[in-house]
Amino acid sequence: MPELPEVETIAYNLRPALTGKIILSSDLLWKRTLAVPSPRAFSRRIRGQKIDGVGRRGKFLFLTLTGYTLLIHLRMSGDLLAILGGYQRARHDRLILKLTEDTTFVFSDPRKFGRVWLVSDPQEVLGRLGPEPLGDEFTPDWLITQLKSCRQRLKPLLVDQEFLAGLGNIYTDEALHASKLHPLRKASDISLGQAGDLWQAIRMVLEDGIRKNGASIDWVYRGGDYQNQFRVYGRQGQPCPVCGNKIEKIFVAQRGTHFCPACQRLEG
DNA sequence: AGGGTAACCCGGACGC
DNA sequence: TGCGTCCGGGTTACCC
Repeated sequence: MPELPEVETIAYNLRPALTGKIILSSDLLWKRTLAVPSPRAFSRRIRGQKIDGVGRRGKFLFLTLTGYTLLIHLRMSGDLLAILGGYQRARHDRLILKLTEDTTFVFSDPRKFGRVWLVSDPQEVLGRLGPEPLGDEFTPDWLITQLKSCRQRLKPLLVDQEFLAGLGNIYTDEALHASKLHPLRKASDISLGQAGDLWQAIRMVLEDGIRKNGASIDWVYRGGDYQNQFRVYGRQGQPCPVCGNKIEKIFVAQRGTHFCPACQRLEG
């Protein structure tokens, strides 16, 4: 659920608060959250580090520290909070970084899906990611070339972060519908024109999502409104907003996949 | 290489 | 209302 738009917004909201030095880190409340040997090792490494900047790559958020990079993946239920003033530990707080006496940085995650890494080189975590869908590298020409050389079906390919970094289940379904492409179409079979449509649709759904503050269906991200704009996602059995045919739901590579069988034909 | 499956996790939705 | 079951997001591991 938490995808690109939330990441952008959260990073923006955090920026003003992230000026302190880390003077204390709590033990992790949930050890599996952290991809380091132990909470103690984590505390030892991170204490005293200074936050030099914040950023995002794909679905990963990161804090650039003095000697490490702290990477955070919110997955679907994670949330980042910069708490000013008194901090009271809440039920789902998984990682707590006290920055100053009255600034606390909290990674909260009710469903424990999120992950945190503390590494010397961010490439250890980010190194295999594909290009940014809103970046300069992602061009229609790039997409066409890649699709031609790929034998996968469109849906699994588009959610593969090593192919393109940032699309999740929701935006992929929406982009395929907007470009009238069936999720099971073989990537190498699609035409030049269709690839161009897909390129445009990917950019459109992401920009639209960012504009609407994200697609979160949960209570997690307060204010996300893209969930009210879905044309196919979660709308199985309801009419397609384009043609009125019933939206179908199938499973592709274990992901619920929503599409309009009339707009998105497997042939042609 | 690509496809299929299980596992991780738990709040909430749903059925009885 | 209360209890049990299922769902779903992203990713990795492991199988064929």
